[in-house]
Amino acid sequence: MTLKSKNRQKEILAKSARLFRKKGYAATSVRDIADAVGMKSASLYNHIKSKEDILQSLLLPIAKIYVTSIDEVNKSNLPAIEKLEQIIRDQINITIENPDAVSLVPDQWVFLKNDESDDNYAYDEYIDLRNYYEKLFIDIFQQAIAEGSLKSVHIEIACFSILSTLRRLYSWYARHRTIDKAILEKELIMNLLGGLRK
Amino acid sequence: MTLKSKNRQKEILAKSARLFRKKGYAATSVRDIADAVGMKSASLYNHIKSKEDILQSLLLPIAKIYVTSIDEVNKSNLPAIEKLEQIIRDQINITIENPDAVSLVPDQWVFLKNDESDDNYAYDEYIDLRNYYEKLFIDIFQQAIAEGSLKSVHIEIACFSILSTLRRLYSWYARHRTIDKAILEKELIMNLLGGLRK
DNA sequence: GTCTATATGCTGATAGAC
DNA sequence: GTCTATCAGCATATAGAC
Repeated sequence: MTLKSKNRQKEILAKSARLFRKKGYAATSVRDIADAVGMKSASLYNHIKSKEDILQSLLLPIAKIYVTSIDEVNKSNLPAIEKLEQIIRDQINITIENPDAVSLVPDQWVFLKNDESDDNYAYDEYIDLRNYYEKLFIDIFQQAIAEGSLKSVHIEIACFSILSTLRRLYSWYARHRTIDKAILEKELIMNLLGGLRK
Repeated sequence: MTLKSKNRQKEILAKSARLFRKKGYAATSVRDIADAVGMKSASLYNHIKSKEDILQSLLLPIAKIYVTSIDEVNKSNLPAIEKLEQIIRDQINITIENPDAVSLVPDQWVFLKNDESDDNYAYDEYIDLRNYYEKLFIDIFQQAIAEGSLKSVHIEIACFSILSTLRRLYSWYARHRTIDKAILEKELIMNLLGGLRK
């Protein structure tokens, strides 16, 4: 694979992500993507296998970035409460660096599912990654309670609350791109964890 | 209009909302809706004007419910901090009572937009309602800071954080329908406001 | 109010020339 | 690696019989 074709593929993925973000996967046609890249839709198929292939190539890498990130934090020797703070900072950074791909995470994964019993395991792989992340997040949260840093709150509500804000951050950030990252980190850590500290 | 046809329309709206929630507006076909209701797609058009008409009939009423609710809270003589607590309780109740319609609020409004300069103002009306709600929410939030109940935090980040969690509550609630509402209210108020109190 | 039949256009994807 | 031409299927919506 030449450097040029790699760049072309990257461009197709980037343009697709932006279109999927704006209208959703289902409402974005292969012709829309081809227009954005500047070629005919038939030519796209020299670079991609299918429309769903594009979605996989966006969702699986970003899910792996999340998992790698939380794994690394978890391996550290930090107290659990500081792990949670670092996870929030990491999610902010992932969002700032990949806003279009991140925007697909909350809802577009449903379109990875093809009809019955395809040989396509992208859906299952994505769900596994998401569940792994959430489980680890909850584990660390529980540990922070056990260590006495957090009140013994309703864990599932608290984790939902934190994660739903972080998953939507791409949307707020798009309208406030000039904000200082350190301020964003400080404010979100206060918003999301402040009410739960002992 | 007979009682029967009114019920039929309600059923079409309810079934549509559930389908739109599951796959999104764009990926749901008129045939899908007709199947769910138990008729042919052509027959649906005796009850609805168009597919987009259904979306309007779901989104505009729920947006008006939100606005009516926050207006009423705002008219009260409560301190601003208690207004915020009541707004959170109201949003929880609206979500519990209309989970399918509420699920469309974050992302599906984009499909109210037809091509250029249609005589369709549903999109503008929806955006106006949403902006009105957000502006009022921010006003009350600022007032709570002015009254000394909340720290002088970054207002836009804090309001985004609170609202993004409440807008996604339908999703968490679907998996935890047995939770006691009073607990949900207490925990969410703590999660969302706790870190900001003076 | 429901149906069958149909109109018209767009969908994802492929074949084959250059 | 891009194009034109094309396919089969599905989209929303309408016409008109019953």
